[in-house]
Amino acid sequence: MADGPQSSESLLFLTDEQLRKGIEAMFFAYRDFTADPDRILLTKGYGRAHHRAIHFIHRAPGTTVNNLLSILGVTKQSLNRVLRSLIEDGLVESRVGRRDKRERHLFLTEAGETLERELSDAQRARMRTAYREAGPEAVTGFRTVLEAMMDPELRRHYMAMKEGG
Amino acid sequence: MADGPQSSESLLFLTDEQLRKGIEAMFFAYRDFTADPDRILLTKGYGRAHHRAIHFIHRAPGTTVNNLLSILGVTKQSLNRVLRSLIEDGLVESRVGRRDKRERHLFLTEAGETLERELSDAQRARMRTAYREAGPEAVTGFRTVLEAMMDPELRRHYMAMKEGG
DNA sequence: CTTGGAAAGTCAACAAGGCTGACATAAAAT
DNA sequence: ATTTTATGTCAGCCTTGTTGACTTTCCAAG
Repeated sequence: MADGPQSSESLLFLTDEQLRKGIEAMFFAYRDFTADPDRILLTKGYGRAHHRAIHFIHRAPGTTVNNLLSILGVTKQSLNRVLRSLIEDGLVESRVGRRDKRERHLFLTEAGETLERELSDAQRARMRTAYREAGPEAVTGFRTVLEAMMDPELRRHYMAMKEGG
Repeated sequence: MADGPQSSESLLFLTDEQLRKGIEAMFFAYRDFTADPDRILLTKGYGRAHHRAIHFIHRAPGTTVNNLLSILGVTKQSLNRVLRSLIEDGLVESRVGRRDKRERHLFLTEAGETLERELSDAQRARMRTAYREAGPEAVTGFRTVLEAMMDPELRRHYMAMKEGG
């Protein structure tokens, strides 16, 4: 390792103390980040798992079950339980694939889109306030660090959705 | 609302699209952020709840159960279950308070400190790599946004621990 | 000294949402 | 014709959160 005043100064942000602060900031921020949608979901009898399914179906309408599975990183049994209740309640529609009839393509119904909007409005409101408070440069840094924190292999799910859709 | 080229350009980071990217970045990054300790915990028969207890007892040795409760934001029944197994396994020591004998002061044993180090080494390694990749300015922005995202009321738990000790 | 209330622990019951394993069905691919 | 893939489903288990009820310990105010 190189040392001297210059490098030891520029690497101050890599001390264990700095890293610990980052770790705790992640814990507390994520807790509050999920709190607003959680409150809404509770009143509807849903949980965070339903929110995630709704979010990504909204983002990629017509996505298959398998695709959703690999984005969420859970088992099909886990996802199926959530998906079944959303379909029964008329928030999600499952259409048999035209080309490949084994596949089910997932869409939000009107009611599903309404709930999605309610949930994401709440989450965006918090994010917007934080972004406005922090400023554009901080936001760039925020995103940069989060992306660097992702597993390189799993990052593709994020990158695939990053450019919009 | 003010408009014109200047303000619409400087507020680009507040569009719904930008906010959505931030929301998804939080989801994916947090998932991977917790993955390393989760793997270690699995081999020891513990879960994320045990990690959180261990982390904050390490940070504030001698903390009371009530204090830990308010930091973690769970019920005493939930925490008690976790704490009991850690005490039984000899990772945590619970000492009756000297002044107030109702209070229990919590400490990590040698074995507890060893596991703590193993867990935090893994988590710091990922954080360190991300920080190094992103650079000091990005790290500042990262922390600024996370802090702005916390509930003002609950932020005190983070702030209290922020300065170390 | 008695009593009220705070701190802590415990028991029971429940729910969400992960997991594994086993099995069924339909359709595509070989 | 057989194998593989995509999906769904049943049963059961675990962790970790919840509420409610109850007890013990002990400080502090009356």
